[in-house]
Amino acid sequence: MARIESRPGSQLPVTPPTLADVAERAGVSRQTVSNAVNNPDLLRPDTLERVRQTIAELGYSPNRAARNLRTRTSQLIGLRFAPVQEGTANAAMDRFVHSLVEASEEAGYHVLLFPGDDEDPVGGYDNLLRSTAVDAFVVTDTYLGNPQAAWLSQQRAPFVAFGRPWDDEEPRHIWVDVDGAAGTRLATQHLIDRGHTRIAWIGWRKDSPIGEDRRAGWLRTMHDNGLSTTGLASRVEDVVHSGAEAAAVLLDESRPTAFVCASDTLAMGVMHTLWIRQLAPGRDIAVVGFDDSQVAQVYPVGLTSVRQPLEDVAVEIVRTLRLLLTHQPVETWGVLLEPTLAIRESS
Amino acid sequence: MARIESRPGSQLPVTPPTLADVAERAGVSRQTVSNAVNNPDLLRPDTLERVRQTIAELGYSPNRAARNLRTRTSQLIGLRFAPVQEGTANAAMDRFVHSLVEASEEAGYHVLLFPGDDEDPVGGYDNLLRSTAVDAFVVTDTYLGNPQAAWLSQQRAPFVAFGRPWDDEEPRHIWVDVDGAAGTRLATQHLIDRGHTRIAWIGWRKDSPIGEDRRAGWLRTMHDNGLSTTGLASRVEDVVHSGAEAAAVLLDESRPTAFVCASDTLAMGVMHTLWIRQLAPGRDIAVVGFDDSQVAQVYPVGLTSVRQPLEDVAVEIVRTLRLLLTHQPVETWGVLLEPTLAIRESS
DNA sequence: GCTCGCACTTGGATCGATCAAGGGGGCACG
DNA sequence: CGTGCCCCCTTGATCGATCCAAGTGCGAGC
Repeated sequence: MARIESRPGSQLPVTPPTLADVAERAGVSRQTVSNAVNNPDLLRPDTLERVRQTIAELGYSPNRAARNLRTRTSQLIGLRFAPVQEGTANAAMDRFVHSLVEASEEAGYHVLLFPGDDEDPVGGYDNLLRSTAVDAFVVTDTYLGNPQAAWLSQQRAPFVAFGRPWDDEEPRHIWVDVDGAAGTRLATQHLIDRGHTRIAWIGWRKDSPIGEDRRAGWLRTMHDNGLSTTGLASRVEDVVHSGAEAAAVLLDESRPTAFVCASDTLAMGVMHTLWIRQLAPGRDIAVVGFDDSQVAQVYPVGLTSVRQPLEDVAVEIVRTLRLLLTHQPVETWGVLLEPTLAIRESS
Repeated sequence: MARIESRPGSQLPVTPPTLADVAERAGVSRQTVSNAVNNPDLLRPDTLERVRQTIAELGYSPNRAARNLRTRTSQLIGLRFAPVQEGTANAAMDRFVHSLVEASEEAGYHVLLFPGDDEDPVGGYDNLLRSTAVDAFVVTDTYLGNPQAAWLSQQRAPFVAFGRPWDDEEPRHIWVDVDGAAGTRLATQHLIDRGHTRIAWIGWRKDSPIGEDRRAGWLRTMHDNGLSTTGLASRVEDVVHSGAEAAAVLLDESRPTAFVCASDTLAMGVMHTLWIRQLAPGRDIAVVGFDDSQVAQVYPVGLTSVRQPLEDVAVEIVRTLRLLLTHQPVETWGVLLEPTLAIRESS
C-alpha cells in the first residue's frame, strides 16, 4: 500500500470521478445520474437504488465548481470575521460563528470567512459579491453609522443582519436580534426577587444604542416595581477599570446592594472593587453581567450573566437566508429573540 | 413594501460582466483580458492599460466558479470549527481563526468553515475533498488518537496541522506548533528571577502529551536552577474547581510561593483558593497561566500567562500550504514557534 | 389499434474562465 | 526581396454539471 515518502509534500491528490463516470458504470445517462442526485423522485425506485449504489462505490460527489458555475450559486455564506477585541470579555462571536456553521450545514451551506478592513469596510463584500463567490452575507456589526448594511441593500445583495438597524425609523434590511432590554429586565427582576431594592446600573456611553437598550430594561423594571433609580446609574467605557471605578463611586454615593452591568467586562470591574473592599460577591453584593462569556463561566465566583440565544439567532438567520435565496416571501423585517439568565454564585 | 433607494450608477447589474464583455468593450480577445488579469507582463503596456481601464469601468471581477472549474482549484482552505468548550478559558481558537483568515487573504485564499462531528470525524473532510470544494485543510486537533491527520495523509489531501503528531508514528504529516515546554520555561524562569524557589505545577492528566510537554518545561527549568520539585506537582482535570483543590492541597502540604499552570482555567482555580485564604495574588503568591485567554486579560488581578504566537502560527501554516499547493518542496516536516509571556499583576 | 404517460435516453448548448495551439505583423538578417 | 523569428494577440477546445428539447420503448387504458 501507499508508503509515504520521506520528503514532505510529495503527495498528489487524485482526480475524483465525474458524473459521466457514474453514468457509464451504472448503465444510465448523465441526466439520470444528475436526477438521482437532485430530483430522486423522477426515477424508478430500482434505478435510483442502482445509481445510488454506483455513486457510493465510486465515492462520487458532484464537483462544486461545475455545479456552481451552472446553477449560479455557491452554497456559501460570507461572514466578515472582525478582529477580536483584546481586553474585553466579549467572546460571543465565537459561539455565534459556531452556531452559524452548524445551522448552515443543515441547510446545505458553508460559511466563508473574510477579513474586515476598517479603512474599506465594504471592500471584502464587494469582491466576493462581484466574483459571485458567495450567495449571501451575514452581517454582524450593524452599529450606528456602519455602512455595510446600507451598501448591501443598495447592491441588492441578499443578506441578513445580526442586529437591528438602530438609526432608521424604517427598516431597510432584514435582521435578527436579541432583546437586550428583556435581558436586563430578567437580570433586574431576578435581583428584585432576591430582595434587592437598590440595584445599580453600569452601562456604556450614551452613543451606543445597544447600551441604551439594555439600560432601558433595567430602568423600566425598576420603575415597574416602584423602585427608585436616582443616583444608581453610570455610563462608562467598556473596560474593566472603568467598571471598577464606577462601582466604587456608586457604592460610596448611593449604597446599592446589587449591580446590573451592560457587559461581563464591566461586571469584572465591579468584582474587582468588591474584592478590594473585602465584599463578597453574591453574599454582600450581587452582580450580574451580560453575554455569559467564558469569563463569567470560569471566574471562581461564578458570574450570573445574561445569555444570548446565539444558537437560535443562527438558526433564524439561516432560515431567513434560505427564504431570501429561494425567492420566497419573508414575513417580517425583523425577529427579536429572548435571552436567558445564567444564574451563578454572584447573585 | 420596501422602498430601497437606488443610485443607478453604482448598482450591481443583474448579471455581473464577464470576461467576454470586457474583451468586446476593450476591443481585444477574451484571452488577452484573462492575461491582463493573470499574466500582465504578457501584454504590451498600452494594451494592458486599456484593458485595465475597461475592467475598472465595468467593475469586472472574474467569476469564481468558472475559474475554479477550469483551474481545478477553489482558493479555499477548509477548517473544521469544533464546538466551543463551555466552562474553560480556552478561547485560543478565536484568535487563531482570525489570524488564519488574515494570513489566507494575503495569500489569495479564503477560509471555509465546516462543522465537526465526533461520531464521524472525517465526514466533513471527505465531502469537501471529494467535491473539490477546498484546496487544502488546516487541522487543529491533532491530539493522540485523532484519525483526521492520518486519514488526510492517506487520501493525499494537502493539509497542515496546527499541532505535532504526538504519537510519532507513520504516516507523518506537516505541522506547525508552539513550544509548550518553552512557554512554561519562560514562566518558571520569570518566577525564579523574581526570587521564587518553591514553584508548584498544576497540569493535566498524564495522558495529555501537550500537558506533559508543558510540565517538562517547568520541571527542567526547576532542575536547571538547582531547585527541588518534590511534592510540588499535581495533575488534574482541566476545570476550575480541580485547580482550586490542587492549589489548596499543594499550599497545605508543600508551601509553594508560586504556581505555574497548564491553562488559564486551572490558574483561575488557584486564584479562587487564594481568594478564599485571603492571599493576594502577585503579592503573597504568584500565579502564571497558559494561553493568555480573555479571562487572563479581564480578570481584575491581571493574570500573567503564556501567550501563543497564533498570528505567526497562522502565517507559517499558510506559507507552508502555499508551498504544498504549488508543488514546491517543503523543507521540514515541522516548525516549532516560541511563545511569549504576558506579564501582569499576578506575578 | 390507438393514444397517453412514465421512465428514461440522446445530443447539444450553456455557465465563464483558462489552456493549448495557432496566426499575423513587424523587424532583423542574409 | 524573401526568410525566420519573436512578440502580441486570437481561436477553438475544455473543465463538469445542469438545462433543454426531442425522442424511444413499453405498458395501461379506452
